[in-house]
Amino acid sequence: MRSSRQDTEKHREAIIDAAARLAREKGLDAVSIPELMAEIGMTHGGFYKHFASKEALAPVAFERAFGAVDGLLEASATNHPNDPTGAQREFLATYLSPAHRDNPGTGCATSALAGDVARADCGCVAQQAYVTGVEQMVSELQAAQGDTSPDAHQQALVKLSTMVGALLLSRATRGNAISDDLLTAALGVVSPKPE
Amino acid sequence: MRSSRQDTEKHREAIIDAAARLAREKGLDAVSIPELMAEIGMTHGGFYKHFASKEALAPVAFERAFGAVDGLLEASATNHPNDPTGAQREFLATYLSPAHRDNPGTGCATSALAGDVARADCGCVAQQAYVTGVEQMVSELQAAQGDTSPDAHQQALVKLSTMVGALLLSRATRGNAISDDLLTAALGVVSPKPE
DNA sequence: TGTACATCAGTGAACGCGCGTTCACTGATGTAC
DNA sequence: TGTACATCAGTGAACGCGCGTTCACTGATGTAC
Repeated sequence: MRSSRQDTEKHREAIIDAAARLAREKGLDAVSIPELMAEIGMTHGGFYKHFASKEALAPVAFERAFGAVDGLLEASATNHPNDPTGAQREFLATYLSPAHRDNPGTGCATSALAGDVARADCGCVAQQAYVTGVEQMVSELQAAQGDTSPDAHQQALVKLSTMVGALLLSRATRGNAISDDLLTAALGVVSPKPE
Repeated sequence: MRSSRQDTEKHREAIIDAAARLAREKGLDAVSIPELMAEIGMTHGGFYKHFASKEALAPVAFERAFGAVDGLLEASATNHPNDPTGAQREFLATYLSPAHRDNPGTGCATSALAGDVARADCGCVAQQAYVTGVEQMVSELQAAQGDTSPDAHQQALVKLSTMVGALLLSRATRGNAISDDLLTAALGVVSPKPE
């Protein structure tokens, strides 16, 4: 029954990946250990060979979940070499798309976990992981726009708020006309205009 | 043991009020029937004399929760008679305040419940109640700004997205410097400027 | 207005259930010689 | 390289617990006369 060291490490990574996805889809509280382990084809008992408790998993899974938006940013940059404005425009169009709305499990953690972390204990490790992720995203948005303006930081904060708010409201109103309208309206404001 | 008709109605209202508050604070899923009934000084069994199930309570509690933002709007209007711009400015300052951030239980339901409804089944009664509330809030924001512009609706959608995103992110990052910054930055953008 | 009776809001024990976690066990893996 | 043994990742039964919901019961309320 014992797994090799590399298999053990693969299993640990699979647990984190599944938790990062399910946390964004359903919320970590709504994911049971049996369900999580079944997701990777194992039984619940083995979980505790990797993590001391469900609580200890949360910050690790959250950190993993924040990798998704980095992937989006990198893909946009790759598709638009030497064209930061075009890259930013693509990133925002992807972020505020129906596809992103309908697939929270593989999408931005800042949006998907905001409601949960807003209710978490202030200062807990899960919140710390979240705050780090948000600060990184603000930095990336700030770097992506012209750094010239002195209030570039404030602009980045507002842009992130608009993106997160529009995506969350669009998810919450899914199936209604207003859901698409929220995405379109937000995209029109945050996306850089052609000159 | 039997209550009078008016007491029964008071109890029902108390259940809805408590549920509307606790749903915004902790999420309805995280509130148990025993906890909810204890909140109004009763035992859990009596709950089922008022509602068929916990699920049936959700849309009623959500509808009640949406009343809070109407209260905010009315208070601002009363404080600034014949001055819609001043009223709007006060409303936004209250909405994007640390006090609102720190008291979700008595605050805006659109923000407090967005994360939960985003994960709810599409088309369920709870979502229907939420969508109605969001549409009302958009109408009110649209009416509050100058109706002149043809894209007033889009502006209202973006304004709501920014408000909800900033408040949620501010709650999720509570205790960190960025939490206040998010509120301030958003207020600077959405609040009408003095000429 | 009084009286007799039916109604039913609220109580709290009990139900089946799934949760997070523990633990004795298994047997392949890793190590010491 | 082979062999003997220790290690430990994963299994699955079992634990105590709190959940949503049910139900027999209580006794004040509402109603019929």
